[in-house]
Amino acid sequence: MQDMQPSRPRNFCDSCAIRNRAICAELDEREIDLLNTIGRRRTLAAGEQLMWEGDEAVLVANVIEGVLKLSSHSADGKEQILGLVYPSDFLGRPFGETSPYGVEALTEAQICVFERADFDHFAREHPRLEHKLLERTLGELDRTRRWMLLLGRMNAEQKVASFLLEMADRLGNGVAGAQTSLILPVSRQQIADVLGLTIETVSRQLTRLRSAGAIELPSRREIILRDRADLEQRAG
Amino acid sequence: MQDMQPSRPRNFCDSCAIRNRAICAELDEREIDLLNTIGRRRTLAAGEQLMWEGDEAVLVANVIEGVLKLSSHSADGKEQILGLVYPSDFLGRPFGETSPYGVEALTEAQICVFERADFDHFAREHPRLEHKLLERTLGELDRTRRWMLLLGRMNAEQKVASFLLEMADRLGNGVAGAQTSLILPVSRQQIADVLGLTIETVSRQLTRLRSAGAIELPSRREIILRDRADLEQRAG
DNA sequence: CGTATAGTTGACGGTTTTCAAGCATTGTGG
DNA sequence: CCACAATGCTTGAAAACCGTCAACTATACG
Repeated sequence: MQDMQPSRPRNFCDSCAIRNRAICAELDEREIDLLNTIGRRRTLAAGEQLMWEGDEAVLVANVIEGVLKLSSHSADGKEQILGLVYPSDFLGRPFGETSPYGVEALTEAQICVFERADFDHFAREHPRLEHKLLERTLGELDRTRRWMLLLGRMNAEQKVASFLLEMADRLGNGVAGAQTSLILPVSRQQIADVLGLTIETVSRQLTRLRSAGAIELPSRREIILRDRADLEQRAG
Repeated sequence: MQDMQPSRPRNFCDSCAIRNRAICAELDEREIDLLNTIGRRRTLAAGEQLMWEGDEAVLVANVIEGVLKLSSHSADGKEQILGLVYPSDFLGRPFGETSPYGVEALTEAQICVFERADFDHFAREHPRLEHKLLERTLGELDRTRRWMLLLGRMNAEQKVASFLLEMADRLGNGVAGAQTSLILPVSRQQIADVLGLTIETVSRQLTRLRSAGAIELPSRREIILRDRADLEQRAG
């Protein structure tokens, strides 16, 4: 070693895959260092639950890798998935008492977690971070409202076609143009819970799309979009 | 006049009904004065459209009085109301290019409007305002997600009962305890568009609730909640 | 290899939509 | 002031769509 300064891997952020896309983008070195002291990395196994609906909201996080779901249950026990969370998305409820939804990892996932109290405090002292968080929250609100249109006014075919297109979009992170072949991070049951349908209806719609030549289903978790225009047509 | 200082009604904010509830709460006098120079009051007639879905997002506003709707249309023309906006709520899409939904006044309404560019600029320079906006946006996101559960997993009876309870809550602004008698700001068609139902289904459900003694319907726009516990039961 | 789990397919039934008619309230012009 | 149209709402009958229940198939896993 020629440089006698301790060759410190200064912090996790420097090598972070989402350093420039998450809310920490635009923080300067000093701020990043500070943020590093209150955050830590954590790996979640597929299926691991990070928060429970109604629990005290003790932590928030950035998603580095993997896909997680936010979900809530109706009185009679049916699940509704409120949103899927992808790399660079923010997770949790800052400035709030309880978590209005449960959070579960769908795939193995890596996240960067903060105690909510620490994060809230840091955010209030760093307006650039708060601004990023605001922009992200506004975007998430737009996306959620678009999903309301789907839940309220679309039929099963439109829902399934929309789901496939959105999934292709979001899995092809950053890469220009969406994927044409996707590995689903979700089971049929979970697709149903996202779309407000039953597993049987989802299955039937997928079969119909396959018969119509719009998609191929090489295996349970893999889908190839063969005719995107047709899917867009069906999505309405 | 004993005080020779010009007795100026310094700005609209001083006498504003929502001064302490909207995002402008916690701004100091100097900031409020500044905000006043870029904002103006505007009255909307019932039925007046303030923004159109997909249009350039040129303005944002605080709602002072009245109720407005945010809505979007599916490809085949069906409307879905994405949210109702009440006094002290914030309206519009800051930091965005286009408005993802249309905005229409349901009742006569009074709002405090800003050019979006002016507001964005002001917000970035006043972190306290941005913080308030962030808290409000996070709350709105929570509320929207709860609505997703309703759209995706509830049947017609649960939807209508939930709607009545929420409406009673939100119309009794601030007053401890919700209203027991409400004047609906919406038509049957609009209730249907909020709940993702048809007008006929809404009508039938209201008739059923009346027959069951849970509500009374003295006139088209008036509803009396006679048995709140029963409604809560039905809402699931 | 056998069992457990996930997904598919079929038959049936229920809830909601669709289509149609009628009623009630509001507003307008004679 | 009343007739009459326009609008909004209610009610009924039929149909469509999706959910439920059940059996079956394919894949994963020990």
